[in-house]
Amino acid sequence: MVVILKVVKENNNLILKNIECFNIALSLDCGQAFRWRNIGENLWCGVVKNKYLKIEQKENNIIFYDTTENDFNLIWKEYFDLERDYKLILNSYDDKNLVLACNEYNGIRILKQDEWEAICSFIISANNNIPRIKGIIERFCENFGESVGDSFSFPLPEKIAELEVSDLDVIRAGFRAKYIIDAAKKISTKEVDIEKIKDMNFEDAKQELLKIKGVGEKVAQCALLYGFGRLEAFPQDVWVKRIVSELYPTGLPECIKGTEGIAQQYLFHWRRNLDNSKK
DNA sequence: TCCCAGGCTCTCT
DNA sequence: AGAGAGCATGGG
Repeated sequence: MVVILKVVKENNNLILKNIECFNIALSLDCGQAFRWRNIGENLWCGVVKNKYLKIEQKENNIIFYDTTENDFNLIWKEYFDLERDYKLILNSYDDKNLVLACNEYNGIRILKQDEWEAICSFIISANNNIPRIKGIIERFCENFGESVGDSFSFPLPEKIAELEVSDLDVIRAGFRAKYIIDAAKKISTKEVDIEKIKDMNFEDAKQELLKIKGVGEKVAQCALLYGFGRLEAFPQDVWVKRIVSELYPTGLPECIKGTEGIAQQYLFHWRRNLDNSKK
């Protein structure tokens, strides 16, 4: 079930026409990725690997500025999970809470982030809040990444592995700094091999990630979902735990089997904003 | 001042 | 194997 994409060229830009179930603001700012910047109404910019992207949504059309067809096909199609039929998936959810969450926040997609960036980002997320996670990651990129456009790339593990823990003081990550270094070392030496993890079954892949200090059950699930595209991952943070205990004490609904991660993202966003709106 | 944040490690039963 | 303290930092 692959969605057929309609893409047209206009000057140096590519326009994705009539895409369903894709809201870039929700997708880029729902707590799964931490360094997309909102620079105008429905206009965002960010860096993935070494590619800078400015992207804008106008209703069901998405403008990829200064983007070649090659980059679109090789990078952005996968990153934004464009060929997956989200409409079909969301329509298959017959659980009433999930239907509410999916209607209210329709258009969230699971981004396929760089594996190392996802691991590192969610190590930083531990016992932390989203604004502060963004700040730490921003300082991490500014101080140790490469300049790309008017932004910075995510620092490579090989470079971070050379650092002392105290070198990371500047990013103010607190007790997580030593975990970032440990992750960089194990990944750059392939003691934890990202390429091999891609081919492992879910449980083995998770066990590999758990070898990294600062990676527990929740962080491993996040890395697998957002970095490795494993949609069966179901990370449970404090919010999702609340949802599970309040709404699904006897087990998750059968309809999300195989796409637990997508359901989780809608429920997370829904439940979180429910509490925020009370304040 | 205390509490909490997309948790994990370490220690003690 | 399960529970609980401690952890860096910053905002409310």
